[in-house]
Amino acid sequence: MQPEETKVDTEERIIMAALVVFARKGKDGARMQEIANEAGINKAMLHYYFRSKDKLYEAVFRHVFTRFSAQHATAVKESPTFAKTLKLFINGFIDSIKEKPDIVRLMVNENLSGGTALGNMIVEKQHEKAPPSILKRKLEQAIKNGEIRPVDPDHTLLTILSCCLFFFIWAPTIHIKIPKSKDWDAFIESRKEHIFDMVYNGLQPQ
Amino acid sequence: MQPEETKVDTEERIIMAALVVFARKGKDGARMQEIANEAGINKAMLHYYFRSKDKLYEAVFRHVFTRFSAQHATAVKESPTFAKTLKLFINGFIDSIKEKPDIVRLMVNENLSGGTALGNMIVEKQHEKAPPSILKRKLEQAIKNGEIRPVDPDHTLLTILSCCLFFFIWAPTIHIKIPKSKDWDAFIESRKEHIFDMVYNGLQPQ
DNA sequence: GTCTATATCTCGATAGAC
DNA sequence: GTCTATCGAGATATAGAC
Repeated sequence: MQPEETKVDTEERIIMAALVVFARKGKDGARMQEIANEAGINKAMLHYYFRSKDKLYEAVFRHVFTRFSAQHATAVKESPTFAKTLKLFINGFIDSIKEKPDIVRLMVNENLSGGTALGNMIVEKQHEKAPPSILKRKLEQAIKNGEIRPVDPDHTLLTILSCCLFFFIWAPTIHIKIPKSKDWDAFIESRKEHIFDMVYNGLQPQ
Repeated sequence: MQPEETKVDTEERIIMAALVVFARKGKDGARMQEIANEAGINKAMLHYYFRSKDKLYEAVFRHVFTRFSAQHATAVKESPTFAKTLKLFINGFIDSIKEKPDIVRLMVNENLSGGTALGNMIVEKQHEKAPPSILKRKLEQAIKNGEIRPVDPDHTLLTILSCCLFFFIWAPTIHIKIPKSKDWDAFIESRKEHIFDMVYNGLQPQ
């Protein structure tokens, strides 16, 4: 095997393993040994590839933002009607979270610890082409068209994001309180429909 | 000063300080030294009052559940119409979170690390008289009355909780993305209104 | 690039003076 | 009850053989 490929593969494996652990325990709570185990490699390798724990954490963040914000973007396509756009956004957004829920958990940890260092990255990377920005523009447009009633776009977008993200964050409690969520895939599908139903209906003129 | 009063006061001070740090860093990420600093006391005192870090964490959880779930409960009163009940729930719920947002953050950390030990407490303490349970019953009632359209009560309750809780969890990011949220109190008030508006309208027959 | 062994440091916890 | 000093486990990080 070529050294180049090996390096890329190992780096990727480490970052993915680190994402899992950082997401569960936070930056300070995470243990390098645990990350090494998760990656199926030696603890010393972590320091060989990423000098320190801090650098590794930063690398994970950078990777998450560049790689997955692009993947996100493809999930949301422009559509003729607002209803269609909304449905595509909700489905695409939830699907991409479902695939890598640890990304949300990482972001939550960062928000909880008030991470200002990487807060800057949020500003940099969540640009005009990001799905939330697209949806916000579509919202403003639909209000002008009279397609939906006049609402605050910021609050509305925040409401939609809340509905799509919160149940991933709160999952263990939900499993206890809502028995039918034990079938997680089915629950997610029903959740998609509920969110669209509630939001779209909530945006209709009275 | 009497030893008894001192003891109670110090215990309370420690628990409140521990809540802040545990909420920000999680159980594993929190440092006893940081908690001691926050409480304005010595590190050794923590072990004098609560044998170990584990016991302290457990004490914080127990305290939060007993003290604040009661306070929560008073916020939600029974009301004649569903609209009134919904508005009281949203306002009361958000107000009680606003007063101690660290409680939500603590719960989030527990959910992220998949805390099963204290997950049991959630089941124990969030009983029939808890505000969410009350609202769920009201929802089912209002559907039967034809006051609102038929929706899944579990999903609807989850949607409402998402809207009321998520913006506290995501606050640092929101401060960046939504400039007007810099005036946090005003933002919270506008959020209350938006949530009621969206949810209530979303529940109306088409 | 990968491993073992080890240095260095930090944290939770305790001992003991006051 | 409150403090200082310190122990011992466990963490990050490095050295050096292969």
